[in-house]
Amino acid sequence: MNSKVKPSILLNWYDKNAREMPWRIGPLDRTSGIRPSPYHVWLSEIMLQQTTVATVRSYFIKFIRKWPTLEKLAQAEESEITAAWAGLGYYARARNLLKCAKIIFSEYGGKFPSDYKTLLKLPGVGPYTAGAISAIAFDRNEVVVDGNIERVISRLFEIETPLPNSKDEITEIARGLTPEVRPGDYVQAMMDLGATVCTPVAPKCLVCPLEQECLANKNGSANLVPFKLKKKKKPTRRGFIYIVKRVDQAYLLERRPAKGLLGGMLGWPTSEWCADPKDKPPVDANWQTTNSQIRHTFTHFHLEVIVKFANVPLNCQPKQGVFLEENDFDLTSLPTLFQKAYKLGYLLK
DNA sequence: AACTCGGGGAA
DNA sequence: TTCCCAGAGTT
Repeated sequence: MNSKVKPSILLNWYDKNAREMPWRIGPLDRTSGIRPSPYHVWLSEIMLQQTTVATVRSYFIKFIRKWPTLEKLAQAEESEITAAWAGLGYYARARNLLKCAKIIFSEYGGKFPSDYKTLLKLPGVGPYTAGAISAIAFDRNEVVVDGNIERVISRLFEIETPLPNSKDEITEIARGLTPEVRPGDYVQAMMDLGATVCTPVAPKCLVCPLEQECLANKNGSANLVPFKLKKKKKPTRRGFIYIVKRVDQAYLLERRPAKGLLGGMLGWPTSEWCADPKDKPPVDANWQTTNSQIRHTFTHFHLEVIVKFANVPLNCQPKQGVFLEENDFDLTSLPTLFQKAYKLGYLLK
């Protein structure tokens, strides 16, 4: 095992090349004793799960503007949080965010736990996030392995086992690499290195601070490692989305079930999404449609949707859903799929 | 262990 | 198109 990787090399690189982020205390401020807010670290880490920094930035700012403290967030309605989360995806994160905030107050006196095992019990906090919060917010020496660090370590040690099978091996190596000094900056340095230098495609080995220590670079395999198991192909499902507009400009919307796809989110009524869906509109009306359809890709299937539109009278009584006035709801509070549907449905009005 | 769960940017 | 992104929860 290559234990020659000196933390100081990486930390020196980080001191000069750290990315700036709204939730981060940079290396200079950190050295002068400024500590990051655990609330900010936690919120950013939840948002960053499988989500890019570029995407998260504006959502993070929106959230801390709306809920400046953990206490404010804990007192929010779930519908407010899901509305603000709309478009970010993986909506269980939004529901767990509120659950977690409430638990911090009911179980931990409103103060974030600092140790890994306690953090791991919180909803939405898994092995990565528990380690990241403990290391970054509290400067604890914890093992942190995200997608960036997986790639960096895979190349440093030229691991030939494909991901995700090599996950345990990588975690054990990471355990040996984590330093006693500045563990929080160390993990952020590894992630920044993976994001800006040790990139998935065309890694910039010539400017890498670990060039001399990296086995893959030495053997010219940096652009091949890590190997990955093939992902299975996504099937295609079809369905209908129904946009109902009442004469007073109100729209028919439904709160989706708390579990499952787009769980807890507000959206237009839909049919089932399957290979051969039935066209089952939520109300009887004169339905308009077009030949064009929406294509939208979820994590594990493609969706092809036909959008239908209807105007209905004031006395319309749908079996499900509620009418919300146009001024009372915000298109941006809907998941992306439903925003797309609205844009197509708008043409039918 | 395998499956579920979003959406966007880059190549 | 495919891959990847500061992964976690459920079955």
